[in-house]
This record gives sequence, structure tokens and C-alpha cells, in this order.
Amino acid sequence: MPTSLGYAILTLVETTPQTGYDIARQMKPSAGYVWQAQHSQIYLELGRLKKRGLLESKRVHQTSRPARTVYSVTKRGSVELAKWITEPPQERSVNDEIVVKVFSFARIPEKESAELIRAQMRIHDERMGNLEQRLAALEVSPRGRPANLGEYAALRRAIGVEREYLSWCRWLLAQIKVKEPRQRLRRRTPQT
Amino acid sequence: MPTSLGYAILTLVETTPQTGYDIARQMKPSAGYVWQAQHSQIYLELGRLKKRGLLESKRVHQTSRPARTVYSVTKRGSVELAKWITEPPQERSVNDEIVVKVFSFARIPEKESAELIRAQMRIHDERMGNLEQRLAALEVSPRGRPANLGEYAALRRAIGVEREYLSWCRWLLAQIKVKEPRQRLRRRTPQT
DNA sequence: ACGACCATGTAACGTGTTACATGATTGA
DNA sequence: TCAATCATGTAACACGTTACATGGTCGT
Repeated sequence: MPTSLGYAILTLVETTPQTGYDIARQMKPSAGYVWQAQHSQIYLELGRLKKRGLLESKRVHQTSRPARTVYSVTKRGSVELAKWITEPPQERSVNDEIVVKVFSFARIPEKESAELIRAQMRIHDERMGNLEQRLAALEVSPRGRPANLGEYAALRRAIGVEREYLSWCRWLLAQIKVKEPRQRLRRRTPQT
Repeated sequence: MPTSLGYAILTLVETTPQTGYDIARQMKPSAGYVWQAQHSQIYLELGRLKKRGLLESKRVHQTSRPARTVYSVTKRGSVELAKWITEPPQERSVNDEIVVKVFSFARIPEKESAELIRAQMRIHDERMGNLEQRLAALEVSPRGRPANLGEYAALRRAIGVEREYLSWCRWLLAQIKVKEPRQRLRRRTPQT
């Protein structure tokens, strides 16, 4: 049976038959909100899915552009995907370096730790802005409710993740700034 | 230079010299809130860190229990760690199977999709409860503010992640339930 | 001229998971 | 007696990242 990436590819291709390049754009790390992967991984997985008969491909020739290999889901692929969807998802461990770094913040100057967090906020602010634009684009569809609830849900999830991260960063910055004056007031208290 | 896991280990061992087993308990998948890893990975990494002179170990013999190999951070290890902390963290792609599954929810019966989400909520409710208990335990330290801001921050982050996830699940359930009646009211509207 | 985009692939390496392997003690 | 906890390790495999490889078109 396919890997998680394999199912993610099947999902996108079922919605719209498309090429590896198209998939890679939607899964581009730092931009993708359904699944993230590099093109190198995607082309290999497309090959495996085709070999297993879950995808089929048609070569489309173009003038003044390289030929495209357009994939679409076979009946078997569609059935496999439907079976997989209802199975309980694998829990992924979300290891984030920033948490490890923050764990030892007491050991570095306040200026450096604050700057580290501010840099993170800049990156994630931008990503959130991007995602919100896509959400706005989806919401103009008829009657406010988007045609594809799944895509809407994926976007809301991605935005929620970013919002939560940014709010944690803000809280952290406040903590870092508060720390110093407090310590000064209590300087004589021995450290246990 | 060590891997992210290596630095995570150095971080924990610097706070308290301890064994691979102790580290494995704190990093236990689904329970760890700083970094998650299996014991098999940890023992290998401990070996590498020792070989590079970032950790040193002392064997402690016990009665009626296997001997413990207690690791502590060397001066070199401490310096390496301090250097690493201020470097910008690697952005990790957070691929979550559940988002892929939700993307195709329109293709399965409402009952099944709702149950899938409810199962997820049970799992994450429990994890959040666990984390909140640990937070409460930390907060009893002198003056409400915990001795180790880093640990406190890591916990708050983990709890925030769970809270956000659960809130998304609740929203999703509401959407799934609302979908059917709405469609009935507008049944004659053609799908674009 | 130069960078970005279209378009597809392979190879080497590094990280993470699962399973194998062992064995005593403690509590239900 | 049975499961859990203490305690450490190895081996095979699966997954993901980085780099290598190629080459035309379009806009500035």
C-alpha cells in the first residue's frame, strides 16, 4: 500500500488530473497547506503509484514548452483512496527545533533570544498572510460556502496553526522582557 | 555537528545528568513536549555525542536493578549547545494525514467522517489533559513564575497546539452537520 | 544578459520507525 | 501468573532532503 505522500498525491490528482510539476507547486515546502514535499520525492512516488495501477498517465505535447505527463486516478486508485480515508490517521510527532532552543533561553542574552523569536514571527507572519489571501479567494465562491469543504478546512487548519504559533511567540517575548526587572527586584533570593 | 535530536538530548542532559532511559521517557512519542523520539534512536545518538566528546558517561551500579549509564554534558558540549541555540531554527514541514483525509470528506458518508474526527478529539483531549496537569505542577513553584521559563514555554506551546487542533475539530464537526440541511434547501442550484 | 519559470528525473545521504534481543523486579 | 517498569542495545527498512542533471522560453 502507498505511503502518506502517495495518498496525498492521489487526493490532489483525483480532484484535478495534473502533472508532477503541478503537484510539486501545491506541495512546495513552506507554501503547501495540504501536504508538503519536494519534487524529487513526488516524481518517484508518481512512478510507484503508476506501477501499482492506482494512477495512469497521458503525455501531452506542447509547442515551445516541455511535454507534460498528466496523471489521473484509476478506478482501483479511487477505491484504495476511499478505503484509506476512513482509517484512523497516523499521529505524527511534531518536533520543532524552536522549542528546544527556547528551553535553554535562560543561558543566552535576552537580546539574542528576543531577536530569534522576532525572526520567527516575520517568517510565519508572511506565511499566514499568504494563506489568508488564499482563503479570501476561496470564500468568494457562491453563497460564501466554498465548493470544496475539504480544501477550505485544510486552509483554516494551516492558518490556525500559524495563528497559534504567532500568539505563542508574542507571549514569549513578553515573558523575556518581564524577566529582567523581576530578577532585579528579587536579586537576593537564592536559586534552588 | 549533531542532529536536532542530538541538541535536544544535550539540552535535557544539561538541565539534569541522566540516562538514556530517562531521556526516552521524556521524549516518549505522544507524551513528550520538547522533542519526541524512540529509545532506539536515543541510544545511538548518545553514542555519537559521546564519541564527539560532547557528553561523558558514568556507570552507576544498583542492587536489584540493571546498571545505569548516566550521561552529563562536557564543557565542549555546553559550548556547542550555546552556539547552536542562537542559530535560526530549521523550519519543519508539518505533514498531517488528517488534513489529507478531510480534504476528501465529501466522498464518504457523514457518519464516518464525523466519527473519525471524534476519535481524534478523544486522543488529543487526553493528551491536552496530561499536559495541563504538568503545567499545573510547574506553576506551584515559588511566586507563580516557574524556575525554568524554557520548560514552561515548551509546555504552553504543546498545550496551545492541542487547543488549536481541538478547536479546528469542533469547527469541522459543525460544518459536517450543517452541510446536509443546507444542501437540501438549495438542492436545485447547479454545481459549478 | 540574467533570473525565473516550465518540466522531469536520478543518486547519495541522513533521519526515523519497527522489530529483534535480553532479562530481572515489582505490583495486581 | 501476568503485565508493567527498569535498562540497554542492534538491524533492516522506510521516508525525506540535498544535490546533481538537463534544457527551452519569457520578461526585464
